[in-house]
Amino acid sequence: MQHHPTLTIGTLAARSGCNVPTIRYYEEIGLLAPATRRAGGHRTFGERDLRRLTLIRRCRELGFPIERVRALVALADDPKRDCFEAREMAETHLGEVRAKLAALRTLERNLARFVRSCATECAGGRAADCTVLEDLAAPDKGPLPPRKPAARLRRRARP
Amino acid sequence: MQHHPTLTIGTLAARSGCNVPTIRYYEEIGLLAPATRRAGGHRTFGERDLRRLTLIRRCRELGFPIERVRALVALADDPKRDCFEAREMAETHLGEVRAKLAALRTLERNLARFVRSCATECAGGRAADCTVLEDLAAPDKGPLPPRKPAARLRRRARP
DNA sequence: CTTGAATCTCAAGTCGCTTGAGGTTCCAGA
DNA sequence: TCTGGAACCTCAAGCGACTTGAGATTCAAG
Repeated sequence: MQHHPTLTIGTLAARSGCNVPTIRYYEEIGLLAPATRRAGGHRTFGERDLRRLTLIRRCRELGFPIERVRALVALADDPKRDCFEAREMAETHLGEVRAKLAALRTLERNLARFVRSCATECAGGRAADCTVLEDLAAPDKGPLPPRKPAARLRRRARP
Repeated sequence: MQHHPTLTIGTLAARSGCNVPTIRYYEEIGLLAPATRRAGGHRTFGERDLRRLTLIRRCRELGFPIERVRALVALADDPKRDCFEAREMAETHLGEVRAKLAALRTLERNLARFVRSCATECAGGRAADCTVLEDLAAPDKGPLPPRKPAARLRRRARP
């Protein structure tokens, strides 16, 4: 079923679009099965490996974290499981990407505002007097924790 | 000039919005000056530290990498330098953010397409037959290297 | 004085690779 | 058949920006 393994790691890298050390790394973490070896120890690969690695690379380009790629690859390999699972994973991931996108858009707005302020409000003055930098340095005056600071609301988990 | 240092690291964390270990980390990498210590070895901080740390946190939230934050903080501290430098750094950074944003938007489109295809083209079939996954696994058939593969065009530097 | 929360230090783990050193194998051309 | 250099091998460390954990110490309230 599988062509016998004739590709060197370099050829596989060129055709899959991965780097050579990346392929070795994928093997190491078990995302690729251990390659067959030639007498001297060099790895050899077949078309099946090429397809699998290409799938991995594309998923990575879509931003799936390795563990999700692992699940996706396992899914594609298992004839008993169905395609809905892939869609679900992709949907989850899409949600995360959209969240990141929203955060980045907000970031862009704030940064653009920062640049504009720098240009209009204190253009060229001494940095120490820069009102923009000063504002950035001003502590939050939100609802401070009471005298004995509540120890556990210290965190601000970044998404 | 500086209030004497009365804040514990925990209080500073709560007020600056950083985690306690993060503060110690910032001290370690020299982003914050070494804190004064009490007899037992505990760190103490003053209002100046709070302002500085708040500035750092805000810059981090704006996505500036640490080294840029370091430059920004140094700038805000040095009365001899001017605000233009801050603006330039922010502009550079803004460009990078916009590039990321563009990449992420493309990603979102592709991912959404993936989800749609999964829903319409092979909804519920066996994952092994999923045309979407199959397409993802199909090797590029771009201009393959000639018979004797040109060894050095192996790389595809990801930006 | 006791208790328990907060702090201390140091080390290692995270993620997804990349880079480097130092050595071995392969194969095309002479 | 030999040889030179590209490609390959392994192992270890490095990157960014922290986080997490273990185990010891200190602080402040009761």
